[in-house]
Amino acid sequence: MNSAKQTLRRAAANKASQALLRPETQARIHRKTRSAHGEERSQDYAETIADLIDACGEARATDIAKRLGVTHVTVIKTIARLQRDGVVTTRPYRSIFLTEQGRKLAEEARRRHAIVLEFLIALGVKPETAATDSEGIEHHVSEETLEIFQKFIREKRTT
Amino acid sequence: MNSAKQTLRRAAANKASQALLRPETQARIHRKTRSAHGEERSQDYAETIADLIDACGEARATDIAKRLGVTHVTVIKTIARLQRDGVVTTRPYRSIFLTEQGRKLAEEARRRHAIVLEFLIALGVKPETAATDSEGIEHHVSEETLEIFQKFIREKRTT
DNA sequence: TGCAAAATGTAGCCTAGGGTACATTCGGTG
DNA sequence: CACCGAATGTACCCTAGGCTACATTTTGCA
Repeated sequence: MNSAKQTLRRAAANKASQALLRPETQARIHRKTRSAHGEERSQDYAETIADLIDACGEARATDIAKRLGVTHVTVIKTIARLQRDGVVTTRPYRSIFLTEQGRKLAEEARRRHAIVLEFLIALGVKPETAATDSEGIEHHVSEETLEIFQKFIREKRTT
Repeated sequence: MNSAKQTLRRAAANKASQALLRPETQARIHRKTRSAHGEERSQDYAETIADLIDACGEARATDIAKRLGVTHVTVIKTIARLQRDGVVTTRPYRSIFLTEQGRKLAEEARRRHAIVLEFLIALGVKPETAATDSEGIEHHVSEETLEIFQKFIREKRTT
């Protein structure tokens, strides 16, 4: 690249800087999105475990595996990580329990999930589609947006 | 676990089966959500590369790194994967170009991103929050939901 | 009660995606 | 035109989260 090309590039960058977000801003957003990923599995597991305990009285690795669509080996390894992180407790060949922290995580996940699902349905999305979409969306919605979703649901109800 | 306990568990499972999704259904949803993850990076990179080319005339690893909030090493490795997958082309010590497939990916990503962002703002979410939320959400919204988002935006405009 | 099936666990492999430390190449300027 | 700083690339390490194959333990039922 020669000097003229370099200068051109810089000029273009300056001209376009209004349209594009500042690099640092965009970097912050992406970092936030990435960090949300790490918590997704924990929340999904906590939610699934809570559901199984409510429905079956206990949460077994096999049942979790069936519900999440992975093998039992993946579940066992993830459960080990969750135990390390204080989300669940378990003993060899025994079923899985949520810690207090895990129960909070599950409650929070359920709450977010329910709001997003209900919002999408209230908006007119088919329940089956809403079920799929809400699963992916729930982990990326801020508290502010969640409140606006709730407001929308309430207004729709009274209509 | 004894027989009675097992029977109880099964009974509970049967009773609760109306409330909970069928395991296979939930598994399908989770598999879909997981597979969306794999495509997230490709779309984010394609979108960022397209933005940089439009703004600066070229996309360099350093600039991508700055925008995504990762080190240049991560970018270089990801670019290698994207080249393998036919999304970008690049030569040693040269900047990065989108293939036809990459351009389509970028266009699609921009389109989804713009719709989700505009939708959230139309709904009343603060632009800064909407910017963060839309980054996470865009990859998990079905075409059906996207269309409903667009309809909402149009209706809001005419009001 | 003992045995077979189901559940759980272990070993080892893979990819993606993040990092640091260091090597190499490029490019603009003195 | 040589040199220095910036950009790019390489080597190696880590975690998460998938998998298969095989080992071990539990559990229900004949």
